[in-house]
Amino acid sequence: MDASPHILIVDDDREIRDLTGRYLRKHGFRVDSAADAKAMDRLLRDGRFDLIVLDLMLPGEDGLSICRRLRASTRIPILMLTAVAEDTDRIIGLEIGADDYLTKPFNPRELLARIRAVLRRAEGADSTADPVEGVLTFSGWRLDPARRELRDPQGVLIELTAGEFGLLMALVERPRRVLSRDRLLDLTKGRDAQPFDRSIDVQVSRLRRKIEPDPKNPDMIKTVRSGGYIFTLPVERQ
Amino acid sequence: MDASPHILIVDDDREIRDLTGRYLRKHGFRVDSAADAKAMDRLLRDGRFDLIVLDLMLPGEDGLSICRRLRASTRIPILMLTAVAEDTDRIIGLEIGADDYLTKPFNPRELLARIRAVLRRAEGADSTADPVEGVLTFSGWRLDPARRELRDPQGVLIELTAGEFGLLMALVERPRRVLSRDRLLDLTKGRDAQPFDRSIDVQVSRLRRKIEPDPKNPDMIKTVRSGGYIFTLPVERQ
DNA sequence: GAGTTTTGTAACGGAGCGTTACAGGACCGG
DNA sequence: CCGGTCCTGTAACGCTCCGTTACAAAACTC
Repeated sequence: MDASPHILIVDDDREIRDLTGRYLRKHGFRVDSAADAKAMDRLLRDGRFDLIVLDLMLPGEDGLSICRRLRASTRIPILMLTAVAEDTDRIIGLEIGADDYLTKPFNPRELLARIRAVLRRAEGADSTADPVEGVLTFSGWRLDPARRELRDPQGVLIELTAGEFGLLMALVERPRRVLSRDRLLDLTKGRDAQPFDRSIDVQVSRLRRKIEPDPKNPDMIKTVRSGGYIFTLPVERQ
Repeated sequence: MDASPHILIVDDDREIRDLTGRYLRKHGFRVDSAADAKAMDRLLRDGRFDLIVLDLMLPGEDGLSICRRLRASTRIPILMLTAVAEDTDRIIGLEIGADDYLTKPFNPRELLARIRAVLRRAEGADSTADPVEGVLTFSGWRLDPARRELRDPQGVLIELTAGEFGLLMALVERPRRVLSRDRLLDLTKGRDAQPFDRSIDVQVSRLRRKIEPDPKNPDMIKTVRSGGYIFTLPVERQ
């Protein structure tokens, strides 16, 4: 569900990691950061990233070497940062395969712009959000993510609020699996549960009222006691 | 079919136009130049260009606005020129789609190098030389970026203000995905949201009033609560 | 069946949103 | 430079949505 591009910042300056990270997150990116090559390698093993922002000057293995090494094994876009505006650095960086280059100190807006430009170039289309995939159907119902519409088997439009729609999407995209309240919160709101958080329960209740023939005896969205909720119908994607 | 790349220089400084033009011609480019937006538009209508060198500071419509406007209708590479004294924030030219920028005064050799670099990059992305990208259509509507016109399915011209047109372009170029207010602000104005910024909401409202059959129940531009807006119809490019 | 845990849902209130009104700014013709 | 017109950002009001709370019902334990 979360299709926002994932950026990895590699810089030994903590302030840059924090400030830049916050700025990019504010603009819809997911961000992780590493202070050196080792930490970077660890993150790369675990996660998938769409772009790496790489400082040239690093303790231990330096940015150029990292860049060369990354290029040997992957095509993941790299945006180099350097403290000095030296043409030679830039040329070397670009020759080694960096996709763009920015000198410190930089304007965060410019970094954002260049990241978007590189991603655009890398994928042809701006991937800041992949277009939603096709319609989902289950026993006659049609759930259309693009139009954000739900229609019952008679083709009647069922009005759902954004929250209800998001919850239903989360369930229908993972049918016949128990989803914990925690997971559902993460999928729908991208946040963790607070103590005594009942918001998912309440949303499920509201959703059932709109889509279940008999909300007291739910058929599509069943409760799994101390487990969560499960969408029981088989789902087809078109 | 002349193979040498065709450059358009847009700068109000005659000396820059002449000297730079001569220099680029000497190095195998075809060059035309314009002193302002109007002259530029005239040239773009007649000829095909492979790249535009665009001064930021212009009489009348400024470079930033021109850049945004061009990007709304074409992918032709743009290299921005900025005076050194100018506010660094204005570098956001990149954000609205310039491919590179250069600060004045510049070394013609560097301009040449950057032009070549941008053209090299652009070559992969096919029809960049086409000054005008096609019309966008969705369920009978025609949105023409070149003429900056919107026509409804009956062919009736719908008058849109610049802001409304820009917003609609931003949405229609990225159909079927949720765009945050922040992103829409970036795309249309190239600026960050201020706290309590409601300008996108108001513009959406004004746009809906003009294009939605029932603005109270919008069909094309839907709201995603605490998410942003989504253009729901499939879009075709011609 | 009593006690405990878990879930359903009504109700309240804060937050998000649509819309209007208004004012400052850009543009234009004189 | 002035006055008018159009455009657009801000403020304000009212509506809807949804998180929280509270309590009742259901499920489970012993």
